[in-house]
Amino acid sequence: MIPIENRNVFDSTIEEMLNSLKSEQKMTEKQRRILQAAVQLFAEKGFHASSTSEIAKKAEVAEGTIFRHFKTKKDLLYALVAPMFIKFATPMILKDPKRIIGESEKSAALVLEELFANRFQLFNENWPRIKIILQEAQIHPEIMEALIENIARQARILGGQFVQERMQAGEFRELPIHAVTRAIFSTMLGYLFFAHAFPEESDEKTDIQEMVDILLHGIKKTV
Amino acid sequence: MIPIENRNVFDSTIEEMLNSLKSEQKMTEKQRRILQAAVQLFAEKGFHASSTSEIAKKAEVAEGTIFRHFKTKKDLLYALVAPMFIKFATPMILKDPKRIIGESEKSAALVLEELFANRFQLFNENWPRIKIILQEAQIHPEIMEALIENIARQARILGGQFVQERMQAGEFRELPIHAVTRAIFSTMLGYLFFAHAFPEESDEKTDIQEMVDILLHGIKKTV
Amino acid sequence: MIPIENRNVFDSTIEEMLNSLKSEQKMTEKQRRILQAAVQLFAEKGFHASSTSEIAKKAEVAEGTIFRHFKTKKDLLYALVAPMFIKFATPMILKDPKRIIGESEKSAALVLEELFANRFQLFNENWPRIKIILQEAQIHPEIMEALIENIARQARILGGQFVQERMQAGEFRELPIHAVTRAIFSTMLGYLFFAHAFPEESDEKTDIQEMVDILLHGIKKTV
Amino acid sequence: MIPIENRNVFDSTIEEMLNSLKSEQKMTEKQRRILQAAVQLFAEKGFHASSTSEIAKKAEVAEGTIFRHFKTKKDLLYALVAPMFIKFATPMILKDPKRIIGESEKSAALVLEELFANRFQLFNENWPRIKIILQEAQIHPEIMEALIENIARQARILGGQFVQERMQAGEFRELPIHAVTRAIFSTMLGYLFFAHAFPEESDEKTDIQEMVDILLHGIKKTV
DNA sequence: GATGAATGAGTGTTCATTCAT
DNA sequence: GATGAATGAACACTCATTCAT
Repeated sequence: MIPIENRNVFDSTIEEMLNSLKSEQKMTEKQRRILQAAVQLFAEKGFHASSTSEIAKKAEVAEGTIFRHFKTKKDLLYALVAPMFIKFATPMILKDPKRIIGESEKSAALVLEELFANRFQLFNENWPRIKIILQEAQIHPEIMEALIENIARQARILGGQFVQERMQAGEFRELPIHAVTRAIFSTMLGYLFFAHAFPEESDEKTDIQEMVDILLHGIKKTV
Repeated sequence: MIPIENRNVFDSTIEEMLNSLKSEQKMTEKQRRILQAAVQLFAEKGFHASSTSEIAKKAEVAEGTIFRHFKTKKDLLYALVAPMFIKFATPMILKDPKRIIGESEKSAALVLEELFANRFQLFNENWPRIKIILQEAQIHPEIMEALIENIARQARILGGQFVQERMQAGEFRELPIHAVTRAIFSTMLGYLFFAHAFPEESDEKTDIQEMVDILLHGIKKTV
Repeated sequence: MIPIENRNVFDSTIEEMLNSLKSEQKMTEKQRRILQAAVQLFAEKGFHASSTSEIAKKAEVAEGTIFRHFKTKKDLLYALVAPMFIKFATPMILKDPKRIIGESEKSAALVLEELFANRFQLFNENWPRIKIILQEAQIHPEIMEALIENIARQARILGGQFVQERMQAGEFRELPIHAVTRAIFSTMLGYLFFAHAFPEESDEKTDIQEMVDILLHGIKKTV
Repeated sequence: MIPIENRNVFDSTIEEMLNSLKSEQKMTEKQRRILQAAVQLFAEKGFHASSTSEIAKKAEVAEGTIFRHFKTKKDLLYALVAPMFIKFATPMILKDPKRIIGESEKSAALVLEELFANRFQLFNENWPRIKIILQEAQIHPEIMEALIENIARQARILGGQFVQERMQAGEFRELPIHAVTRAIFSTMLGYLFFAHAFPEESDEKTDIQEMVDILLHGIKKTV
């Protein structure tokens, strides 16, 4: 169950998704098999190109069983997508802020390195579902908007707070906050892309150190 | 017609695309109308969700006419996608390097600002087709690979040359070249994302100056 | 249980229906609930358009429970339809004749008024089931035939006896018996239709008097 | 095409039916084959119990062809049903009134015999479609209402006019008009039922004479 | 006896593709 | 070349029926 006080973070589209979501832990064996098969196929071939009969075959259930658990094919998509919104949005709001804003005695370098590592892990662990969300967001404006409003905007606000603090502490140069925030996110985004495009060359730990070095040189006050 | 010496840049998948590509200039009125309708629909709703009958209606031709010009629906997609590979890859190799490498007397700031503005324009002008390519790349690994090999890798090589030059000239700090290159691309990528997610807040010219400022602070030698 | 001597009235199709019929009084609570739900739904939406899951929900039993009591959905229909054949055919044969033929001292007007009122009541009380039977009779010729042979023909014979008696008594004109019988039934049938089509205008008691007036003027000897 | 001045006879439900109705004469060979197959199957087994694949097989077309001509299965039903509303309603309004009201010098007996014969022929010629309409009217209240409003009510008004005229001319007894009208319609309705239930015994011409005899005895003034 | 999850054949409908005109 | 009617395989979804609990 999603704690009540966090639910108002999600607008009605997501709300709807969540209603059709039985907490994934409480799913039956068959439901899990169906979801898992759907994740694989949707990520591989896209939502439209994956037929329910294919999903059924891969999940080793009868086609009708899918519809016993998910009213429509689209509900199956939502059941896949919704938990991601929670996973991504809530821990970022609930746990990382404490580390980032609260533990302000830590150096900016350490904070960013930890943040990057944390977010990258989240991405890697959930890549197939993220892929599905990004695919569908291209096509369904509601999903795109939910993505922007509930994740991107929240993340940006949080980032902005971090930047402002460090700037007030005299640690960062006097720059437009949004420009600095954008630089931080761009670094993360760019890395995800590079790591995916040229996987063989990546060593996450060194990569993060290099990125943070450049980034902080860019935004920190020179002594 | 694509000059022979560039064709070997493309691997067999792209080769195939190109074979089914009558240079877009030599197309008849109807063919152009079909392609244009397809671009709009594919970008808006995705390839699978756009039916040939819809394309025909939007293009104001008979459904059969589509198949007279494009053997299958997939060929229509290829005919849309392939020219993009050329547009994107070739001018980047042929024109911008001259400005970037050749005009090395220009400040790095100017070079990067010009480069960013130039690339952003390319993106904006071709956004619907780029969207289609990115969508399809998620699903067809060959396209993704072609994208990486022919565009991303080429671009990175070029960027690497620029970085190396400036580093040898003592203008940039002694950092791993790929890290610097990555920082440059991340900045561009991140901006494209931000401009799309929060469009109302963007003013391209100032944004570019801010980005280049941070970026160069991050990679330039401090005096 | 249906008394043996009446069972031979019904041909094999009906026989079959009856075999699957546990006398409605000896049914369990659940069986009754299922039957009742089915009557309502079949009458409202037709047999094919009513799903067993709907019936189960309306009856507040599990879907499986339906099939424990009625081997197939069609058996459920038969269990609804069969008792009607008995209800309609038997009391008409057993009770009303005594009044019509036996109490021959009564005026034809009184007899007909009583008969009409009695039959209309039967119709009104059983309308949902009658509707179902008529619907199914359109589709299954066996049911239509059973309807005609066991109800219509029996009723016509009875009506014929009444007409013949009154004719022999000099009360009715010398007309073909079947024509008079038909006139009587037509009057009833027509009323049922009119009362259904224009319900607001009907007052049963006056209507019956008007009808019997016209009918008897048509068939009685003028003094 | 339906003449404009008659279209306002039909309420919006029928209007809708008519819009989806390409005048049956202007249909292609295939459309006619589909409609014909559908009439047979719907009349035989009912709308729900007839599958589109069955219709296609009987019509000897591909299943897809049905949907090229009739957007949904229900449209196919409407295309069958709508022309019946016209056939039944319009000629009764346009042609028979002239004979019934205008030719008032004719005896009531002749008028009724002609009317009965005319309506019975209409029924016999269109029986399968009428059966379909009656079946569907049980289930779809809109059809039932359209039937009552556009056919039953119109017919009753017309009948009422005829009765009133003859009554004013002193030919009919002073009875409630609606009662006389109902007697006339009941006679027709009852005959249709009897002729269907006991077909072997019917000779239409004598039957009509018998019915009109009884009916007129019932409603005419005795001299 | 009662349940309801599971089944898979069957449904109405869509769609890329063909081909006679 | 251009058309659009025709096709039938494939699709998402429904349903009566079964059966382990």
